[in-house]
Amino acid sequence: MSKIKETSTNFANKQALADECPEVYAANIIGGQWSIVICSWLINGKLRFGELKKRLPNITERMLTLQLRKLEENKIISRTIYAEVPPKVEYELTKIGYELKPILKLLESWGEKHKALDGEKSAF
Amino acid sequence: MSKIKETSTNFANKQALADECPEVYAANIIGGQWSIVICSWLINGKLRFGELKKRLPNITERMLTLQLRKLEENKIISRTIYAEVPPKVEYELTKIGYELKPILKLLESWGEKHKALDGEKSAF
DNA sequence: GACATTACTTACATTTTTTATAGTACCCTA
DNA sequence: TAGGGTACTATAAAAAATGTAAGTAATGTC
Repeated sequence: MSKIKETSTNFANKQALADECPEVYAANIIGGQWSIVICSWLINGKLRFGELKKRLPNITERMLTLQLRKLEENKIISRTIYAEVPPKVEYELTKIGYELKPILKLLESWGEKHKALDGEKSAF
Repeated sequence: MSKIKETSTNFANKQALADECPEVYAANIIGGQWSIVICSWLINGKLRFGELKKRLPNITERMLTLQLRKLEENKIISRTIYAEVPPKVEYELTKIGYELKPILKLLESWGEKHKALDGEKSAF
């Protein structure tokens, strides 16, 4: 996360690929370590920061914040702040965010199928 | 790439998520910088190492090798070596690899739609 | 015998992502 | 006035992914 170095080869490569290849562009957007799980949870409706945190047991607050910010920047989720104390912030998928649903479904069933295929080894 | 450290928190987190979340498991498998483009090319039929390289203009041979190895380990592609000189190696999607097709399609159209939505800013 | 071809490998450097740890602000309650 | 709850931020360090540059093996051609 954090800022990417716009002079790096890596940046240039990502740009180039994303430019000519919408599926790579899409993958860049939803491809953080936690993005997909976050979206999966939000598909069922909005959640508060703390609620998300509870559902993502091992995530650090920093990571959760970073991923949410990235998703927000990319307009996958919206952030609503309630002027209360203690603070309350809700996250919800945007329209285009909700449109990830079929992709998540497919990924899920493909994943299950693949997992069944090679039960013994890990995915990394 | 390279070997992942099995004692790291990162490894544990990935494991845990992949275990309970098939879509994350799937994303881990197809989620390298170049994996998706490679699969996109191979969807149209098998290709040799050098042919892939030509189609992925800025990829280094090292990266291509690494990604192909990872895909092969995960049984997304198969590797056929011809006992010739100079060497000839062909890569082809496996059955489960070909089943990524609908996912790639959806990612592609979602990507296009998203890109149209926010034309001005980059995706990173 | 030098050179080209192909599909790699190796050592090393840099960049990017993820984790760890410790704060902050605000108000309410005890 | 101390402590609790919520949603963060700052800084540093570790880990992972990617890139750079050079080399290898085997054979055929010049």
